[in-house]
Amino acid sequence: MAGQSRDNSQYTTDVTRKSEDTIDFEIIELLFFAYRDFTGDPDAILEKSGFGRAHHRVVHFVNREPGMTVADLLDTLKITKQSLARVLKQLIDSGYIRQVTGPEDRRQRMLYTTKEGQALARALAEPQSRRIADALAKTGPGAREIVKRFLVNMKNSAAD
Amino acid sequence: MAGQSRDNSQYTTDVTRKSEDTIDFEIIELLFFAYRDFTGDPDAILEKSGFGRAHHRVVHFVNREPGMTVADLLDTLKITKQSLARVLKQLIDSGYIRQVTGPEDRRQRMLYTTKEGQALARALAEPQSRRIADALAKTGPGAREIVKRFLVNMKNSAAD
DNA sequence: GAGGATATGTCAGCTTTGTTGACACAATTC
DNA sequence: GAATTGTGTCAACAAAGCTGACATATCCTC
Repeated sequence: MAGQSRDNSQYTTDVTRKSEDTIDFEIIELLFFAYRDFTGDPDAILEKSGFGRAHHRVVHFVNREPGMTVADLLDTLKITKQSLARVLKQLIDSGYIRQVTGPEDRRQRMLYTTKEGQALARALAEPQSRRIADALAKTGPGAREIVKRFLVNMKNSAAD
Repeated sequence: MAGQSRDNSQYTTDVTRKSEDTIDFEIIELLFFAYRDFTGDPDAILEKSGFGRAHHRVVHFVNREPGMTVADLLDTLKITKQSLARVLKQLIDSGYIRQVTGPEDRRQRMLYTTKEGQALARALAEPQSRRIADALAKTGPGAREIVKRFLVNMKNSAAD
């Protein structure tokens, strides 16, 4: 499988011909390692709280968009309401998130982080943010804008 | 909790002072969305094979480094051997991966993808590679090198 | 050659976090 | 008044991680 000694000397920079043979295993792999270690950062804090990564995501998004409804959160996380209910209930019972009946539509539950929830969200984000800042600094000036655009282009545009 | 009307007007653009107040929520979030949709790509293929993401990772890495041992794979994936055993056994029984007794150390099992395993690895990587290529193209020239360096800097350097 | 260390496999049970299906209830809308 | 919508909840199940314990074969050391 390694005998590709054709006359294509430096084809690696040619991205236009993305045939069957040119699969970007390198970036695929780097994404795996980067994300694995990135999500590993908050684990120590989560263990102390007795929470998992599912709780992390909920606290993060509610903190980022205060007043979002349960339906909003389900749409963001792309999980079922039964999955969400489990972790959300624990976070409410533990005093990290509170619910407010929707002012217009009283069926809705607007979600807010408490002071403790904000502190938790910040504590969890801190090592991740530091890792990102360090990586961007090492990568060079202008890296943030490029990386940001790349990540935006990587996610699905439509159903968000 | 929201009454922070001090005299700090425009501190948001100042990135040099990475104090408690400047957390990069934006990139954190983008990483989540990008990775979520990136890993969602192979799901359709995996479902047809009856495999999950754990199988995907195993096939990918064995395909990338033929002849790697079980210990190598455990170190790469950072999971326990009991977790690996489950999916590895299924992949061997299904004929996607085969084991060869180590030529020097006969306790070792060198892992190789079969022809079917290679085809599976390629099929799973293809949509992910396409997504990456599209995202890089949209981001602009030179993006690949910057993104690659960023990802390398994001992962833990030591224990790899 | 005996004994300890190493590489791998396996059994059993548990946890987290996702899933489907079904149903309840209040509030809104038609 | 009837249908729809937003949310909560019960029950069962699946994927994929974990710990602990133990077996076997092989290698390495004294």
